[in-house]
Amino acid sequence: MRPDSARAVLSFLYTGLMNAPRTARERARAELTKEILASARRQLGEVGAPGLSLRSVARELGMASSAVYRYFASRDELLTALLVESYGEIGDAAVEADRPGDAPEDRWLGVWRGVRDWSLRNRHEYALLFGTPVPGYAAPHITVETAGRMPLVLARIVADAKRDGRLRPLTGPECPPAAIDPAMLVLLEEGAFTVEETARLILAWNRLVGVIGYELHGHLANVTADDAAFFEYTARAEGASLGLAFD
Amino acid sequence: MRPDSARAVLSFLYTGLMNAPRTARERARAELTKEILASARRQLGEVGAPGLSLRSVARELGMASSAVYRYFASRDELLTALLVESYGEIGDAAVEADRPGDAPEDRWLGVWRGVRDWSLRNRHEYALLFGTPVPGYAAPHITVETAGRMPLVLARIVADAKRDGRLRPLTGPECPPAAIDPAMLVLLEEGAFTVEETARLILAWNRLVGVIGYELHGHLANVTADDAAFFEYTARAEGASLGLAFD
DNA sequence: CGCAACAGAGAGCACCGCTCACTAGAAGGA
DNA sequence: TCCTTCTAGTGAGCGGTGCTCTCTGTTGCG
Repeated sequence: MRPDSARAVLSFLYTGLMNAPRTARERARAELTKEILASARRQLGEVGAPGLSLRSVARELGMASSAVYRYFASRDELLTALLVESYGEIGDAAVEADRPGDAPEDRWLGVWRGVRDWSLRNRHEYALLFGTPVPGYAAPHITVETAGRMPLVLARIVADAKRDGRLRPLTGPECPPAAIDPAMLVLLEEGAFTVEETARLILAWNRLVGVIGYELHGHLANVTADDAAFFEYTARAEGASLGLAFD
Repeated sequence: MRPDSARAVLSFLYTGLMNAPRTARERARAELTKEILASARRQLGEVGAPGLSLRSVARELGMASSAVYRYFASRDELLTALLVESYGEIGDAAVEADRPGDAPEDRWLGVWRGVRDWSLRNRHEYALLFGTPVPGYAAPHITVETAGRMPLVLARIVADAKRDGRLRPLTGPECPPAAIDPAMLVLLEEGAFTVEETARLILAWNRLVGVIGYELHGHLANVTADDAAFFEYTARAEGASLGLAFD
């Protein structure tokens, strides 16, 4: 067998979960993992995912590039870690923008604005999340919970509105139930939603991501004149299609 | 000054427009430009934009990698050429899927399906068009006409329906006129649309691109169970919001 | 015919991801 | 406490990339 073949496959995942590193080695490892991630995150913000290089991260930390591979088995894995981190942040942004006591319409607008603000401030991270999936690895089941936090905030608002009887009846064509994954109905607020409401929620989430992407990628140049105003309108229109009182 | 500094900046743009290359050199140049593009396109379809390399294109054509720079000044410029080509193709797909004699609702669904089919068959090209904009160059004003062909097909359908009085009055919140670029109102069917209709058209175009992107990038995994059915539903819902008779 | 423009070749630079052999030192059991 | 094992670090190296430069043969044209 090959000697010295210690790799670091997905080690960052449980490294992050370690609550109390006992030995000095473990503490050093946890610290360096964080430093690598921080440096990579900085560079991601500056040059974007395609420009991020493991070697330059290593240079910035004053270590040999090969040493980084003790912590992240590949560039893709490092990107995956940044992906998870960014999903967490955009979820946080959504949660923090929500004001659970307010009227559902105000909450809705607030969360949309919060997510847009985060995206404008972190466009390369946004591209990593919702642009072309570049990391060949992806670790789907690991990210799925984190990735779902942002849309769940939207769902919560609608669920609260529905509970309080503040949701108007939906109009428009009906979604065939077979189109939606049954697990989705359970996942979303434990069955508080009909198929139709679920479909509209999916579309609203898709719209939020999509319209921000259009703005960031320049597809709205020569199309809209005031991106913020158009975004606001989009938020209202999408909310209205879910039965919120926007018109 | 530097000797032998002949570059090929954007030469492919008018090379493509030359109708009758006179000299043998010009014919050879036009032919090789096409061959390079064809090889690059093939590789784009296989490995995607990040994996496409100028050197491997040169290898496939049996020439030195430096020779390719006589035709495309950089990798980005080659990607830009593929971008323009792909915009043309997705526009063609939309035009060909349209059946101008049919009812607007059928035309609408047909074009949506046509664009989705093209995207599923050309996912790397789709990613180049609507994913993270990787080519640092872009040449915006050159692509804007080509890029607009696909959404214009959607606009045409709605314009025809409006002319024939088959468009229901719109519901939902109103778009502030200042949000839309005035040039857009003129561009779209020469002023046939109100601000509100224009805004809805922009959103429909955004939806078409966005929902396909969600499907291609895996964001609908564990969310929808039948992507085709969900897409169909999305097309109807978006059409209905424009006043087409889908419900 | 002769000059200038041009298309190709090939070496080379700086960078990349990643692997390997090796070493200094920490961890932990006898 | 000693000794073994495991680990984190180094640096060289491989094959790849985009791109530049110099040089050469060929083509086009006055």
